[in-house]
Amino acid sequence: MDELLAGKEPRPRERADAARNRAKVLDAAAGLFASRDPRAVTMDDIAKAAGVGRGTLYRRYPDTTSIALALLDEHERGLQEKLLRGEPPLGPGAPPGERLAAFYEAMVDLLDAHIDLVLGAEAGGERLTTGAYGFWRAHVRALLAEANVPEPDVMADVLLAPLASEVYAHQRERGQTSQRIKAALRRLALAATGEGR
Amino acid sequence: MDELLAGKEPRPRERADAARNRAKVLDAAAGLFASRDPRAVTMDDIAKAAGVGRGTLYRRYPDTTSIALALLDEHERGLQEKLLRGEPPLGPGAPPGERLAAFYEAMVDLLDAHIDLVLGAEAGGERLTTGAYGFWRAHVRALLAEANVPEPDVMADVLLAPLASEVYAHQRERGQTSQRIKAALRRLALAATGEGR
DNA sequence: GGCACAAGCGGACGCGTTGTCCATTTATTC
DNA sequence: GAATAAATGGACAACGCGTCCGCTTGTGCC
Repeated sequence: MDELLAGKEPRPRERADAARNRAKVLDAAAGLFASRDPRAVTMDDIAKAAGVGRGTLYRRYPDTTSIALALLDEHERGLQEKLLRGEPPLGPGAPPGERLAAFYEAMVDLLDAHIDLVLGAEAGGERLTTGAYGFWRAHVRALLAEANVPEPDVMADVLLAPLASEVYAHQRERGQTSQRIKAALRRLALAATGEGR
Repeated sequence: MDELLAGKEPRPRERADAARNRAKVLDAAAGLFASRDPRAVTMDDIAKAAGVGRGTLYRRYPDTTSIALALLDEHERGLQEKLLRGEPPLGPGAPPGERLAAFYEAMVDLLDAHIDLVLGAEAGGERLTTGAYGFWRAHVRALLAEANVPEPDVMADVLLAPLASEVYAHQRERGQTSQRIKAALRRLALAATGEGR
């Protein structure tokens, strides 16, 4: 209980060489994820590319998924910020269906920009237990509740499912454009919230 | 071109011991998938449990996914038959929204009954390239087209996404009942086809 | 019934990935 | 610059994969 009040430096600050290596690792990993099938990147690959030993890598990250997640994190934070405090329709102020549609559109843009990282991050199929996923679910759930949709808890997971990276990647591979996907998701958002008409 | 007309026995019929082993393998695999995390079952496990060698296993199945798929196949065939030629609302005759809702309900029942197999079958995240998935997509696409939904190709994948085994398993783990999930999906089906009202 | 031959079998092998462990090196503090 | 703690990196054991090939067993024919 005391620790909470104690101070601002619970951990004694990162050592200079450690910080340098963290940067090297993230840098090398970003390159690897972008340059080949992100699901095939191994811990050894990253260690070699970063010029550090396996042990050093495992000290910080338990697996490749968590590295992709770390890289993804900053991009997701930007969107999360906009959802909480940005301008409508992404931020508060617009009707829930419109906000949901805007969220879909932003997520598709995010998938497009970082599909390699998202694929790498979901390699284990553990997306649903991620902190980020929890955020998205809470957001969608709140919008659904605001629109008086029944079973918002179930519906939130349902409406997030199409954003799974495999689904999106598969659609793109089959020739769909992000435009068409966005259009379909917008219609879904409006229909699900009863704003269809 | 001739082979098509040639005869009924392109392959010389399966040997007795081979058939016996196939049965042993499928039997043992079903037990394993049911009794532990299906994603953690290995080819070695199945070989040991079935009392056959690794080579024997690989002769027929390239990986655990295909074994789970083989087990799942007969269950899926039943539903596919009903969709094509069964009574409404599952079969032809009912309005598309109702048929989609009925399809959702049947799929949830199928997930409930064989969640272990479905999890085992999707272990690689290759669900979307499966023959079965192609069938579901074609079915949903046809219903959407019938309801004059725009972008039926995109929408079909979108509306199938919530049926991913991980999503369903995750919802059940979070305390949702199949009842509530069915109810939410029914509403989604009606909303997406414009039969909401 | 016995024989020849193809089909089927199974375990050993080589490979690549994982995660851990610890002797050594390096940064920080006084 | 000495003392201490943190960080490093590569060796190691365990594991799963997929293949290969000498041996066994079923099947069709005489």
